Amino acid sequence: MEERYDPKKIEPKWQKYWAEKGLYKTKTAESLKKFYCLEMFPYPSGKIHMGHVRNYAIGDVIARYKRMQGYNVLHPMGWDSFGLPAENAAIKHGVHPSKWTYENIEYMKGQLNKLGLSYDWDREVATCSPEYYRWNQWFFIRMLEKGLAYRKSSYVNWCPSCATVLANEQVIDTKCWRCDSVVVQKELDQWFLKITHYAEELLSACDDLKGWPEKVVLMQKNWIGKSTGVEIDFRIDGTDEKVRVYTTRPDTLFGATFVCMSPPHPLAQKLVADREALEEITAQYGKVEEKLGLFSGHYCINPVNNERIPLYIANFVLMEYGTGAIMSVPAHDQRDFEFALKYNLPVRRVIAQEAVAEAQGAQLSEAYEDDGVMVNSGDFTGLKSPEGRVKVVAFIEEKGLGKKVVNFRLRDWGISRQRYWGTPIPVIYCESCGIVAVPDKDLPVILPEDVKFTGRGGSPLKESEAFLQAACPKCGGRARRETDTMDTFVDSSWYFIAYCLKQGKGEWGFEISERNNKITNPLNYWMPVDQYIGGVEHAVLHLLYSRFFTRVVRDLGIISCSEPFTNLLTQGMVIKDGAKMSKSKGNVVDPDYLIDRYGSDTSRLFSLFAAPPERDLEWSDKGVEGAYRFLSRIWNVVYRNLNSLQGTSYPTAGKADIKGISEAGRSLLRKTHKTVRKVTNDIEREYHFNTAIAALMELVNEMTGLEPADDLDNSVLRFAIETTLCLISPFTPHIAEELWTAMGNEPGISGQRWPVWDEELSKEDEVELVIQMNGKLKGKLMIPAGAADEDAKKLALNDPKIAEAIGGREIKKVIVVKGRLVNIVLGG
RNA sequence: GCCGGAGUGGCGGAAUUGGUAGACGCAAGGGACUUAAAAUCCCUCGUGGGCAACUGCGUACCGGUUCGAGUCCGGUCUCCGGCACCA
Repeated sequence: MEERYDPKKIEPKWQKYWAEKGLYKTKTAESLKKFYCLEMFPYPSGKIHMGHVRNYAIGDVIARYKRMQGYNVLHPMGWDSFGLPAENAAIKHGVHPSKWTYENIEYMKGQLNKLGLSYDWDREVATCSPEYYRWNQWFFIRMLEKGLAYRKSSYVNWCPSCATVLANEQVIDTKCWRCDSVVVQKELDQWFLKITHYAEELLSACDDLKGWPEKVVLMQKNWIGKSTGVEIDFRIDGTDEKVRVYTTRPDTLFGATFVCMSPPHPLAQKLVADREALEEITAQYGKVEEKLGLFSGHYCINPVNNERIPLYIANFVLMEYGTGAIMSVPAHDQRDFEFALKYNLPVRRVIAQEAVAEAQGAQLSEAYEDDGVMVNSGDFTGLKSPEGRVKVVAFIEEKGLGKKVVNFRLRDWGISRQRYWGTPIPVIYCESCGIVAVPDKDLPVILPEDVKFTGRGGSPLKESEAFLQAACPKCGGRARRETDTMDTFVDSSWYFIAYCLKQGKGEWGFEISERNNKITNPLNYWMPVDQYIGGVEHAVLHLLYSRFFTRVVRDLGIISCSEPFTNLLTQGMVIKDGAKMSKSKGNVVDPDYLIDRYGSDTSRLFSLFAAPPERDLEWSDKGVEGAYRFLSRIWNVVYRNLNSLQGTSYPTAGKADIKGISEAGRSLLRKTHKTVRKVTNDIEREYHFNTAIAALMELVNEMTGLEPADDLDNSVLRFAIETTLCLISPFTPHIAEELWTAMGNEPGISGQRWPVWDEELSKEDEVELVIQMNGKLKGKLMIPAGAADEDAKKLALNDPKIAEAIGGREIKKVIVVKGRLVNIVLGG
């Protein structure tokens, strides 16, 4: 054994040993209780960053801990390897996206291995490989068959810089999530996945996500955004047309003083004579800065009071939500209020604030949006809002003017991207047959290699004649291939399912014909993921899509669970100098440098120690040195005692041996059992590794101070050290393995059983009793553990200092907290 | 604007059920070893007063409940995150 701790000498050695022994390969024994531990797979951008180190360190501790507890653990890793940066690199440097991507994967895989992460690499998938994306295409065709994938023309978010469509979720504050360009609205033919088919289920199942952070569940709920309201038809005076509006406030119907319609609304085209003005307002559609309206030249009839009110085309009314038209009640909706003010439209109050004497006719300075009592509302006057809503809806339905409906904020998922480096959408356009799906036997539709990346115009796939030309699978006639590729979020929506199927180099995949097959179906053994770990930035996007996809896969009969992730841990960001690490801020810490300088054990230990996993972690170079010092102290205590520890062993069966043990030895033995309890509980309690590590530091501090007096002390010390090594091995596996073998044990500490504590041996003989007077600390006293409350009280009252402090005052009450505290309540 | 979350030493953070506030680590100061430095080890370390024993104050702020509040309740301020014409 070397005198000094030198991670460079031991870490590569053990990484090689683990790989050769195949220690982290998943067993197929399905009689064992399983644990599926998953970290979000990275985009292979070139190098891992500290966020990855933290994410994967957390996952690795959990995987190793669960293995030591006897679980059959699936702990896979792969690559989210389609996406824009590869294509941008191709444009900029002339490297093919494939080459760039696979080289990055190669390098990053090496980095992950240098961290000592216990992955089963036989399960590795790369989403850009045809063996993976063929199943994207397969799922797409299944969804097409079921009507869950469809094509429609619509206004989409368009990033002019990336020259592609963005999903709503990828638009952050009106800007592109990737490049920060301002997103514009553009009308395009797009493929959509019908996530709204599952809107109700995705929402109601949120309440079952008990193992998710409440914050994330709430964000999902808000994103889905269910609202109940009513659709009402407004006849357009002098025509046969009617406009259908959606409102959640039927109780304000009598206050509707105009109707607004979205510019792309089909009726707008029909009704507005001034094409130029209509085009102008259409160009302003979706602009948040200003509300703009165009009088259509027509009037609507309010069905409850037959009032004739103007119909406007308004740029703030969304076509994609509700019916694309609204009734405007300026008195009770702030947006309508602003619009009315601008275009000088009447404001009529129909809801009065309850329990407040209304100043009749008083000018409103803003809309009153709360519930209240209906006024100026015909037969409904006097009803409270909630009751009024029910009654108005009943009236509307009875007269056949409309119906009660549920709306969701959630839209269908537009997946078309005008890009090369993604999954080709497996569809062919035939001149005579129309849209035809590529038959399963022709999958995968492979990306052509021979394309040029100019960065100009649309997708490079449009330039590849060999790709574009295709025979129609139905009639054999001339046809053209779809050139759009899929949003990369499709790839990551089911990769956790792929891991369950893939084993080594062989074939893997899905077949509906094999559904409900054998109990040994690996999907139903491994799914759902027991613990998922990743950044909170995916709280809506990726997690919602994955929940959707899992349900699609379920409804195909391939899998039986509905929710993919039982427990979710959203880890905080790694920050430095108060800001997220980024190249532009120049505050990045390079994991390669860190591993080279301090070793991966130290890197892992610090990321786990400096903060609990769900919180942001403030990076500290000095803190890293502290972690390194701690590992050195463990090394030193083994090195110093190596000779005297040889041949000793702690008689685990014979508890009675504590008789005759030295005071220091007994104390260390007690501390060891307490530490096992603390570390185990801290891991179980929301993975609070920081306090678990603090407890291990305390234990090491105590054993460093022990001078063994006899063989019994030596055997306790050996027990304490071996226990420490087992407890710390999930955090810092290399040093644990090295010291474990240095003490004469067979290699394979990660195969040891997780230590268990002995409650008896962890008990103190004496405990400290706190004495308070009127709730203020007045003294402390050592009393025998387990002393009765009466005795504790007596001891406290008889303490000379306390007796003196009480003086002659009256004791009103004495409160005793067993084994901890006595509070003497004094009068006067 | 709406919906969440958080405010504890010089710093990162502990305090698990209402019961000793500040575990553990970092930084700082002092000491030992050394020709010297690094490394290592030991001591001090919330703050005010006092030579000291001791004592006052202290978990963003104001108030409440309680024998007892960082923890529970009401209000205020600040910071962070999400959503934002969703009718």
